[in-house]
Amino acid sequence: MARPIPFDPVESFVEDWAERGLGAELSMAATASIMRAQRVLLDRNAATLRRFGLTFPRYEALVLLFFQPGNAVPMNRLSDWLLVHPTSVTNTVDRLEDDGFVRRVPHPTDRRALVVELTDSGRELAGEVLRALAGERFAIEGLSDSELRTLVRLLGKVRRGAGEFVEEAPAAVGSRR
Amino acid sequence: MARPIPFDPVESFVEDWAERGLGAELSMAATASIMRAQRVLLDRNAATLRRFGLTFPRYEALVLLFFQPGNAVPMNRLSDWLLVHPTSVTNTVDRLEDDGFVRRVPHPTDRRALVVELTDSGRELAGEVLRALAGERFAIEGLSDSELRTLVRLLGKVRRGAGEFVEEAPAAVGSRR
DNA sequence: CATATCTCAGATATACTGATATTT
DNA sequence: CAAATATCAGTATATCTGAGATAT
Repeated sequence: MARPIPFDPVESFVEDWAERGLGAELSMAATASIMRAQRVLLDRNAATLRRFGLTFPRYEALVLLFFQPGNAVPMNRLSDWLLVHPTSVTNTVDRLEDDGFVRRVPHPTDRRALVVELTDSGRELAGEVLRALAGERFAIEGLSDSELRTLVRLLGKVRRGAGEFVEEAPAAVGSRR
Repeated sequence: MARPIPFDPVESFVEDWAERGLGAELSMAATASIMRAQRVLLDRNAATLRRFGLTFPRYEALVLLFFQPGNAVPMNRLSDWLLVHPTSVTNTVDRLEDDGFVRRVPHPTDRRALVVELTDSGRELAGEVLRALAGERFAIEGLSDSELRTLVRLLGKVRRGAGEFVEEAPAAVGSRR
């Protein structure tokens, strides 16, 4: 494991940035914090993913399918929701299919499209990986439940502000498609 | 740009996760939030990085050097601080050096080691990219200053808890080495 | 006919493993 | 001699661009 930095890099960056009067310090601090936190958590959880033979992109695809009703999603939704290029989805799904964790099935109404769905073994794998990561609390330590709730709420605002998702239409209850 | 997801994926995941009673819901929600926020912000800021001919790893290396006293860091510190493999640092620095943004100089006391330092053109580039990103507030929207401060503080706890950094020794004031 | 969906071929970037030369 | 530092060769993965086949 990498040696820790002997000071908080984000704090240090932002002090310097603010001294130069370049503006948007808080946005800069928030972005840097998110980027660094992602990197560290990925690093700390990488060994667990490896034990299951998964890279992070493959893990993300599996998890998205795992939590989807019917464990199935059209290819183009995978691309939109994972924010990766369509050819990357083709590649990722190819490899997951080679390992027997997903399969492509025809789209019920659009003959151009394909739906990716988890196989039994893919569902099992996703569950195992998630349990293993949860057992280590995803390498999150030192925050109270209340702090975690606040963190999740604020990151929700960041994600919504950046256009990751839009609220569900309030009318159609239960329709998530 | 990708079509937005019609619901909040993190909220949806966590509800499902909690129903199954698998534990560590809040850690799972926080981790998923961080991962997704990183992905979206990267996506939203990618066009700006591209305008300057930078990929994200190269941008990260430049920014680290930009905010470092003397704009110089030993190779092995770059590896530790960016959480990437030493051979990846060699590769990244090779390319930045090809473009004239950094140069390798001998370490003053350790003849095995090399120090990477920004060139004038590298310092200029880093400043321009940061100003451009700041002009768009790094794609962060919809949070008050107070919320941003809270977010930064909580992500600082996450990063510290995951071992990204350790506090500066309280004795040696001003010594950041 | 314009658009959407998916795939392929080819190119580039990233990052790992394992090995090596040099220095501490 | 053991450990640290940086690099190289080779490989795997991921991602993009541009083109093309099929369907809407």
